Amino acid sequence: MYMEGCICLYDMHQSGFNQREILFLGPRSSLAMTKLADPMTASDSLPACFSTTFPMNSRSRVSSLLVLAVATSTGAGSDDAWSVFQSMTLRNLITWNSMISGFQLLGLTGCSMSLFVRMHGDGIGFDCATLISVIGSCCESVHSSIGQCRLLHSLAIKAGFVSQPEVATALVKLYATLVSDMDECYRVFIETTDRDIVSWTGIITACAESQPEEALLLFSRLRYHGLIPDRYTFSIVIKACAGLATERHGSALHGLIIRTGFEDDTVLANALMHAYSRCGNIELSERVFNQMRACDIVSWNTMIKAYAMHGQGEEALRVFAAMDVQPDSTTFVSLLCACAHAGLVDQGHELFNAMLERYGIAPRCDHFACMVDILGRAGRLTEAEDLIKQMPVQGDPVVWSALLSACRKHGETEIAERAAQKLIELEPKNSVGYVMMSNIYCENGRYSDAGFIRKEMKDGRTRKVPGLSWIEIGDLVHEFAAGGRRHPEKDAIYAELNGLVGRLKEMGYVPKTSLVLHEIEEQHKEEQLYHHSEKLALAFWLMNATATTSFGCVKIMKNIRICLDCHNFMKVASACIGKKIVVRDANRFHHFRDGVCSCSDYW
DNA sequence: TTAGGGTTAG
Repeated sequence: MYMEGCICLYDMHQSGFNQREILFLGPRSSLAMTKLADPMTASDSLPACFSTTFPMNSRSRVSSLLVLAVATSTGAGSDDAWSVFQSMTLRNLITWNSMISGFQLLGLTGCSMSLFVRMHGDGIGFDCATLISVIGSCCESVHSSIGQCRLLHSLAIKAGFVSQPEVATALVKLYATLVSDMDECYRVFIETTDRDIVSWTGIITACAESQPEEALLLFSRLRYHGLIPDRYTFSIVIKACAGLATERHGSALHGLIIRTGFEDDTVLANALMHAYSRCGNIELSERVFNQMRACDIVSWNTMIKAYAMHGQGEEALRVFAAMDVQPDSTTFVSLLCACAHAGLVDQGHELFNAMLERYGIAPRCDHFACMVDILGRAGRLTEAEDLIKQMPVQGDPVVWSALLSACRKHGETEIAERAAQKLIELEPKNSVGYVMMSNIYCENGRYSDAGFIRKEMKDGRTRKVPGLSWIEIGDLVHEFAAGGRRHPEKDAIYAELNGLVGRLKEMGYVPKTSLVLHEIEEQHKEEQLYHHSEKLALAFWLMNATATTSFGCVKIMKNIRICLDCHNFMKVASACIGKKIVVRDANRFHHFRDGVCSCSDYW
């Protein structure tokens, strides 16, 4: 039984109270309570357990404890809680705070916030603890607005709490999650007095995903200030490393973790496995996984997902078979994803059915999206569309884009049009639907339809995400855009690329000009293809080949899916230069070696 | 007695 946030009724006869009083258990005290199996039947054993694990003074000694409402998050518990709270004779700041944080723990963030409004209206006042809980609730609620965020911030300023590290850290998290406003996060962070390791971890967390380089910079600064990173700090910094185009930082951090004595920490090992696999080094993920003393569900899921991303479907299934814990919903997302990338249609089907029948896990939107992906990639587009129609809930953008992407792969336009329309309806500001549909038209020679879609996109002020590639040379990561001319060595790069294209053509590379999406001369079409960002990155690597042998292979990171022509190009190039080329695109890794790709051209 | 930071998931 999940105990956090339980409402407990105390009989305080022996401790100075005449009536039963209620106290909402917060995270610090409830942490000690998780040992209990079932609060409804454990009332006898509870006080003993309680007194040994919960620091109590004589006033708050528990003589009996009844669970009024358990953490079901159904809302029934909150009504009970509120009525009991109203009948309490002793209500002070701490009991109000306990209620507010208790509601937050139950996930009843609306109750938590309205209680605060009531408290404020009743003239009770508030302290740091109140504010921290309410900020937490505001952060977790899906209904929160920027206005509420600003209101809480101004309350913190007015009350003089804003520079308190606990309040400031909560505000940083609020600005980061609710409005992604990093400037405001920094402002709050800088004005914090006595910044400790938690404050620093908070600001690093705020920027870890969107600005991983910044996160690493902050990490070095906190160390410069003499603060000692703990496991929380390490975990978020490793997460930031997973967002970088190089494994160097992850490795360095791994070394530091070992030296600091966190080598056996499961959470950190999980984060490292993920970072290594995201940076293209599945072997290091495997090594971390194999050396782990204690695996948890996240470890298994992460390893399965790592194999999925690298197209090693059979390995993913092998890990699943070896699991010694019950799989969860995420396990199946990873597994189905592995089946999709490896073309394991039957196994995917079996797993999808087994989810509910054998493991009692109802498929969610993301599972359906994987299944649509599995069927779609295999060319079973009608089946994929039918599956979306059968979904118990409306298909989300992920489901429809999986179908659309499959249509593109198989050159199908009718189903594609329906999928694109749905996608645009659901996310009008997302360019994916427009771009993919326009590309499908182009590939079929329907340039006027493509032009129409592009115009629609422009009119709707939806901007395409530019395709970029990154490659690490020495200490620097170089960024390339298709046809880009910003690199200081651009002329040499294009010359190198022309030379390479010539050699590859001799080896059998044929440019796939049907992929160029405009009605232009054939010669220009070829040039457009040659100037895709990953080809520029490869040419640049070749120019610096002597200085870049450290990792033994060429590693290129991309933010969008690799095109068919670049895929062919990389295959022939890997044979031509006699090196393994690893390309990470938006979805997965491709390992090119001796003219073939690890995906067996199924992606 | 109440209160701030962390890992996997297209």
